[in-house]
Amino acid sequence: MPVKKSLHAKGRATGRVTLNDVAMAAGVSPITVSRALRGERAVTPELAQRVAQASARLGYVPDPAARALASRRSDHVAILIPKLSNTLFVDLLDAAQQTLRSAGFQTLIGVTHYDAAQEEQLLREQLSHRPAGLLITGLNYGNATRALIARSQVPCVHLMDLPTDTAPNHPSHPATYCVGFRQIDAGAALTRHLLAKGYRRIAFAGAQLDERVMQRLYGWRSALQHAGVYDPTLEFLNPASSSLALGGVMLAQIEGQRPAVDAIFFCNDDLAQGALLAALRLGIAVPQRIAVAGFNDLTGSDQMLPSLTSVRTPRAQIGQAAADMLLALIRNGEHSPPQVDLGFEVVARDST
Amino acid sequence: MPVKKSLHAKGRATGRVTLNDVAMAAGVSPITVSRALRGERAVTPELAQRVAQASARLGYVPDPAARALASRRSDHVAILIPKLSNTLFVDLLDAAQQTLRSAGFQTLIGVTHYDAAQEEQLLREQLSHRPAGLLITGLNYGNATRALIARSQVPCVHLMDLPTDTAPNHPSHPATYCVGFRQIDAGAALTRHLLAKGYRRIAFAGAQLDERVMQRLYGWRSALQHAGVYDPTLEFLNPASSSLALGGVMLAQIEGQRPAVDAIFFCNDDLAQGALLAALRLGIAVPQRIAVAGFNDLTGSDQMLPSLTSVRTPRAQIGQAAADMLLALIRNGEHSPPQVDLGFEVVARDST
DNA sequence: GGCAAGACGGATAGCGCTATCCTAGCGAGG
DNA sequence: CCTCGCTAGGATAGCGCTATCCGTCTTGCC
Repeated sequence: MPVKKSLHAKGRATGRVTLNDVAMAAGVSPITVSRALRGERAVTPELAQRVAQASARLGYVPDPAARALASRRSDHVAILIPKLSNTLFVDLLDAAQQTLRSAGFQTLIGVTHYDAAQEEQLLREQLSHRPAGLLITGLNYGNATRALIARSQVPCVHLMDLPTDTAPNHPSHPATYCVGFRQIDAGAALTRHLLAKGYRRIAFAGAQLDERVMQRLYGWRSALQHAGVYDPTLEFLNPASSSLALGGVMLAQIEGQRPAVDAIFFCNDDLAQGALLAALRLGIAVPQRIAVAGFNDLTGSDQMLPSLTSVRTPRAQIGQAAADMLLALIRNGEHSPPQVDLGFEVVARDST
Repeated sequence: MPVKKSLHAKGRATGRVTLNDVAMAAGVSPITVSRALRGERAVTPELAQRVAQASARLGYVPDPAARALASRRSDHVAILIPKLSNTLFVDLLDAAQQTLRSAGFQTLIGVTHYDAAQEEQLLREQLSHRPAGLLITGLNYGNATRALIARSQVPCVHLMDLPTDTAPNHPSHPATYCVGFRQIDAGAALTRHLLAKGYRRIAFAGAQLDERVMQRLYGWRSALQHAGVYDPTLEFLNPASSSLALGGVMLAQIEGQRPAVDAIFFCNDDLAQGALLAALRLGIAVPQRIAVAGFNDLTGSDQMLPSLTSVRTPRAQIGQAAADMLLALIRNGEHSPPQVDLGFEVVARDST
């Protein structure tokens, strides 16, 4: 008898209800159960129903490990983000995770801490799990990482930014799939808002200095150059992590060193909120004495005093759209367009 | 020849370097490689070294799926948290995830959204992955969830709170492992701080109303009762989610309805920060007109104007300690003590 | 010296599922 | 009428690893 019972006594039987149990209960072969449950190949409706009933009655739950081993792909999707301490990435994670889960995928998180070596190490670990797909923040990372991804053949979607060159993908190379918006354009747009408000000596205050911050910086530069008021000495870049406290420090620093500055573009809302609070403490009038703008429109920016001008970025939508794109890639092997621009919106409030 | 090549052409070979490849390269049997790599059973040092070298040379990476299938336990640890939008839980997740990863475990996240049915559903999905362990926030959840956990036999550690009854565990029942602090004591301690500062009409403003908020409420009650100034009409409970905006709303509400209130204990810093910002906008002097205290000492509370009195809770330590405890449970089947109290600290600042 | 009790390597047999090939049945087309 | 092509169920053979049982070779000890 080829189909053995899993009810037998000895051996390593786990007590789990297996495909075999369902097959016996339904009076069909195991492979038919597999096919019926997955809808993989046509199965006579009558058999399919018998299988469904038996499965439900026995409370069958497929074993992901066995499935992964046999099919060489798992129901895991790996997501790599730089930090969990930044709401931005958590919002991405939250949205992506939710979308993926409802499609039956489990999310494996990897936190790179902005470190290329860690990123590579993490990716290696996660790829050993044969993930069905990969979500990764940003477009620029170590070459080793890039090579790993390409070699692994795992569908991959990049989050948050879009490639700057609009050159079409080589047909020979697989497309770079990404969902986000143009950080550089957003940086320029916010700067133009400041210019439109009449500010001319606009400083840029950046921390962390990851690729996205740099893109915003370039946007700021180009807008100022375009307006003919670019002053390279008004770039204040600090490689430390963003925090409210650092925002306050940078405000004080800029105030002290360059009193003529009339507006500051902080690279994110953490810094900008910290600057607003510091301004309150120090008695610096915002926006009269100096205007403050942030980026990402995080929680609380609308509650600040004065409320903070920022750029609203569709984080949750990006997470969800990226997950949807990845699902399409997993199922169909492609998705078009390969790049989705979800835009951004300058939110003008009282701080400018 | 029992050991087949994985270099052969046809079939389903994945191209992956397998245990067999390492075994052939090292000139030993596959099972010896398995044992040498896992350190599971004694292997002659010389053989072990040959295996290690061959493994390194070929770049062997074990397949978690095969391992899980054969051993009936995976390298996954599931963690259930209520929300990702709350830094509190993200801090737990971050710390736990990091600790688990360095021990070779992957973290599966589940977000329950404070919903018992979702929690049960999630747990069921995650248990089908045969996780090696389980981290879950809180102690009170649906009976179905509790039963699932008990039945699954998966080691489980509870986060954030400790059981109130100090009765010893029944020897017949497995211990309830948990890492956290007594929310009720923390609520009482913060209330006593307010009493010590001379406030007498102390309101409690709570949102979300999960088990931890309720425990803090009970702590507030008992401290006020003890001092003989308990007034049940000063409990303001709102089942909505916490947010800065809601904090402002609740401040205005309490101010309007009960002008005699001289201090408010907000159940968390989100609300309290929102209240401080609203106070600035509305021109309510804090702490002169009304004192404000929060809970959890989240980012920014020390930056507020005035800086916010809060209770510092060891979130990262809880996440890490819980992960360590879980690792011990996975490895040894037990950990003592089963309950770890990491305490808390009232941080008195300018808002009280 | 003999013998029980380890220590250590290996053969065997799956874990629970799916990829792949095979076969029977059946309608269409020449 | 016979082949061709298609459909749908099943048999077979692993996926890559570890649990389990076995056998050999030490080692300790009376």
